[in-house]
Amino acid sequence: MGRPTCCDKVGIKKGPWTPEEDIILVTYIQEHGPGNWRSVPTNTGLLRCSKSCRLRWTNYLRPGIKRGNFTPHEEGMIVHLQALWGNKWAAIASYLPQRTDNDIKNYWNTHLKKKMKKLQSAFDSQMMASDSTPSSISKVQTGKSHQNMTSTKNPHHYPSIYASSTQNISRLLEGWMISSSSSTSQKELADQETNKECINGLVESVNFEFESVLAFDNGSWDKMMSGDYCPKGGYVYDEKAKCILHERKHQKQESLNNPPLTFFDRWLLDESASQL
DNA sequence: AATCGCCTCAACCGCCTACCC
DNA sequence: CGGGTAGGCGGTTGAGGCGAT
Repeated sequence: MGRPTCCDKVGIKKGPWTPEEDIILVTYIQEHGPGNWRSVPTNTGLLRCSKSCRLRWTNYLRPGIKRGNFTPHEEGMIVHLQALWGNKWAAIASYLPQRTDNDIKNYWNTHLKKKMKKLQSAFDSQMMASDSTPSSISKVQTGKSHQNMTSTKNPHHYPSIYASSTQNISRLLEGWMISSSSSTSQKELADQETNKECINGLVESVNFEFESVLAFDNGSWDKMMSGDYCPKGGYVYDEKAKCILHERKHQKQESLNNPPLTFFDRWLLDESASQL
C-alpha cells in the first residue's frame, strides 16, 4: 500500500485546463519563474498536481512555442534524429527549441510513423517484385530502436548508424523510382508522383541534415538553421548554402587528417561518459 | 440531419533517476 | 546508506473535431 502520488491525492482536478487556470499559472510563473513545481499548487490555489502544472507550462503556456504546421525541414530533423536516437523525444526536442517533446511525439505518432511505414512497405513490395536485394538492407526505424546506441564505448561509432539510416531512406526512394515506372493506371501514377515529391523533399532534407549534423559545430549549425528552405521540400542552394557546403567539405577534409570533436561528438561523448 | 469512424493532440499514467534528509 | 519525494520522460488514453456515408 504505497503512499499516493501527488496526482492521486483527493481534491486534485484532472482534465482540460480552463483559461482561468492558465492565467493563474502564467501569472505565478511570471512572478516566480518556472521551477519548484511542488509549491505551485499551494501558492496559486490551483487544484492541480505539480506534475500537471509543469506539463501545462512546458507543453502549452511556455513562451516561444510553435504549434502545428511542421515544416519539411522540421520533419527531416525529427526523422533523422529519431532514426539516430529512437524515441528520445526530449533529446530530439532540444534541437527544435520551438517545439515541445510532446508535440514532436504526437507528430511522429500521427504523421511521420505512417509516412515511414508507407515508404517501408513500398520498398518491401518493390524488393519482393525484383527479388534482387541483399537481405542485409535494414529497415527504416519506426519505433524503439537505437536507444542503446549511446552506451557504446566508442562515441565515434555513430556515423555508421547514421549512414545506414540515410542510405535506407535513399534506397527506399530508389525503390520508389523503380516501382513508379512499372505502375499501371493514370491515377496510380499521379498518386505516386505526389508521394515522390513529398518523399524527395523529406529525403533531401534528411540527407542534408544527416551530413550537416555530423560535420557542423555550433556556429555552422546556427548558420544552417537560418538558411532558406524551399516549401516544396529541400533547400534552396543559394550562396549562403554553397558557402556552408564549402565549409563542410573543408571540415570533412580536415577531419580526415585530424578528426575534431564536433558538436555531436562532444554531446555523445558526454552521454557515454555519464553512463559509465 | 444524424450517425459513424477516423484522426489529432492535450493530458494523464507509470516508471526511472536525482536529490534531499 | 537507505528511504522518500520531486522532477523528467516516454507511452498511452480519450475527448473533441471533422469528413464520409
